[in-house]
Amino acid sequence: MKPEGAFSRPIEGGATLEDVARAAGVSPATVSRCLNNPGIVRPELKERVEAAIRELDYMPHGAARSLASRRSRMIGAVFPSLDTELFGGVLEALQGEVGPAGYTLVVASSDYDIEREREHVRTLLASGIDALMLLGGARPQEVYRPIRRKKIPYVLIWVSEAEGGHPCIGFDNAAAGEAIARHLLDMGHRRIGVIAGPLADNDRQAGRLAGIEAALRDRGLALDPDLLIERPFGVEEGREAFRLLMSKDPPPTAAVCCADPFAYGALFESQVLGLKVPADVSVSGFDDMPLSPHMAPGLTTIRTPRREMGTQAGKYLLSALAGAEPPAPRPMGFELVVRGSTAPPKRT
Amino acid sequence: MKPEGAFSRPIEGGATLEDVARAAGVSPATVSRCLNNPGIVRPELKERVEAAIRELDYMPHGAARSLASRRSRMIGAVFPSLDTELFGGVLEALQGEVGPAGYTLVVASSDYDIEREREHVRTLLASGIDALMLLGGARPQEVYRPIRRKKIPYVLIWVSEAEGGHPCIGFDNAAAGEAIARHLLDMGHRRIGVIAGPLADNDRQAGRLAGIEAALRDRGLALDPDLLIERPFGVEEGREAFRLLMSKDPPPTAAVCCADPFAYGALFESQVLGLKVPADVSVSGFDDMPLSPHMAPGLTTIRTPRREMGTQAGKYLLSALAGAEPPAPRPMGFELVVRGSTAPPKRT
DNA sequence: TTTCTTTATGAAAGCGCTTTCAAACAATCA
DNA sequence: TGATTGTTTGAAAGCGCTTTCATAAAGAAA
Repeated sequence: MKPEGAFSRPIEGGATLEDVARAAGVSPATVSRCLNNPGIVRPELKERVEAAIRELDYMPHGAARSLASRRSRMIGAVFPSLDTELFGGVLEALQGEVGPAGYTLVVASSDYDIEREREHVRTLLASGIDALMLLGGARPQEVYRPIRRKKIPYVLIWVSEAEGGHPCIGFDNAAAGEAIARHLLDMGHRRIGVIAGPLADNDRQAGRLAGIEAALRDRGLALDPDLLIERPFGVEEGREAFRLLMSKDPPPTAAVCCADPFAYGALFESQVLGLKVPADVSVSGFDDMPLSPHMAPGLTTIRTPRREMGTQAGKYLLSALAGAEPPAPRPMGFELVVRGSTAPPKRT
Repeated sequence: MKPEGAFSRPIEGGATLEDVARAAGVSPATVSRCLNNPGIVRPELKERVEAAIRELDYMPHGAARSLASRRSRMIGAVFPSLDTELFGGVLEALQGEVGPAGYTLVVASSDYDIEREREHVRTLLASGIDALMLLGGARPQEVYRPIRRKKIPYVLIWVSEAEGGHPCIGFDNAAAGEAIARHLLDMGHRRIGVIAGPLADNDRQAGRLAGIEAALRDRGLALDPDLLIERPFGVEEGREAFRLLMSKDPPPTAAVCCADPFAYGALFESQVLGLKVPADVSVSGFDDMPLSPHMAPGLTTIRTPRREMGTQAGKYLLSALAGAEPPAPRPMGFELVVRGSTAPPKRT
């Protein structure tokens, strides 16, 4: 038996829409309309309802809304990692875009593990997200099946295109790799070392490397396999890779790092090794993270449109959710930022 | 009219529990039990149900589950910022703890804005989270009202206690501030400058500062108000604050930074100013972020138990969700990490 | 064998909301 | 004035699942 007639203020565990309707003397349907489509309710009624809502401190029940409306107002996002400024900004920008539209973010970190990502996608899908953002395009196509089956909009960021023709919001990693390599080549470097993150299951790193190789090929050069060091992301790993690179005979005249933290490591290690950057060796990074302009010397790097990707991904998903035909996202730009860490190689 | 009898495989928009029940020849209740309490179902039936689930690629409908069971299996977390390695690790650790228990994370960033935080709390509450993690204890008590009303477990991290007696998982910021200040005092520093983040609405920064002042007071000293620089968090801000500090007459012999990025800025700026650290001036940080050991000189700082806080917060919420009486979390430790950036002041 | 437990299952009643659908008016047009 | 169109509102039927509750089946006890 329900507590009838009793007007005890604090309704156990929160008022329901029905409580509000009763308090305002209208039907539940009208209250619902006030919440979802206020325009069609007579102002007088609307006010009564709003007063009741305030009075009871009514808070809609998300699950009930989702079940009835078939929309959860939640957007899922899976990142390779969250423990980095690299992706954190994207998350913030994404929230900044979809939050005001009434969407909440459900996030997960896959720790760069494709299998874990797949699980997270399933979990998020089960929790009822209305749209999904993934990072990069390196994953088995089966991952997309349940997404498509649910018919929810999704988008890949950080890449400009992905196998399978999925919608992407990002820049061309290969072109960016080419740009940085060309910058070094134009200055006269011929023997170039590369420090890259894990290449398997990471089309961003693989793309950057491919771009570098393409630029070399363009000049009739090839990347010496001995000068390609693959390491997990990290400053310490960058130091170690740089040391290794400089121990080669002859050492490269430039170390191209496919992620800024590697370059930070290289810069720090160069001091230990007694090498002057850029006089003895040039160092370049990738992504222009917050510390890059402050390093001594300033780090030459590629500025990637991180927050912009979050914002655009948000806009894209929002418009798709609104039923609009997705406006075919176009590749975004990047920018070569030349600072003090690169210079022509020493004359020999 | 429902599609009857038709055994067309791909059920529009995903199979429902009823579809599974029909396919397995059992009642919906039994399927539900297989999902939530497999122990009480006869193995033979369970297998049939599991086969049907696999066959239909059934995925439970989160909202329906939530509505019926009154649990959403979602945990909310509001951070001051996500665009930093400082909090990212906490998020990852939290996920690592609650994810395996079947919980999904709904996150939001308040951008260090107390009002925005309050809104996010309401939004998360409305979206039905089962538990909530907040950071710090500086907020109006009213924020807790809707949380308490919903009767969901919550916890504050990054602080060891908060006004209002809310459960906290963290360390004593004041004690940490005291520790770093004492380290400098013990080495003979008497004129100490402080670079702090915004103090309003930030009990972590305020606590650290209070600790520093307490340590000074202990030695019969006081913090010269002129040597306290308050700035938004950032490397650039650290540079600027350090420059300002060193322009005082006489300049402090040590710059205590209440966040590592400030210290990075100070270290970089010291080179520009032609000051040797620690010979001319000592610099200390706070939090031991990833770059701190790599700086030249290595940064003396306080190591805070970041990931540990995420893990413990997860454990705490999980046990509270399991109905256990919360095991009264005790303050966590921190560690003074002495590296090259601090040394006794020059003899005068 | 009968009776009392114990265990496994199904029927059915919601969970709190949205959304047709139809009814009730009000306004507009011949 | 009567017919027509438009605008608001309420009644009621779910959304897909969980969870009593009652029933049936299977042991245990007598």
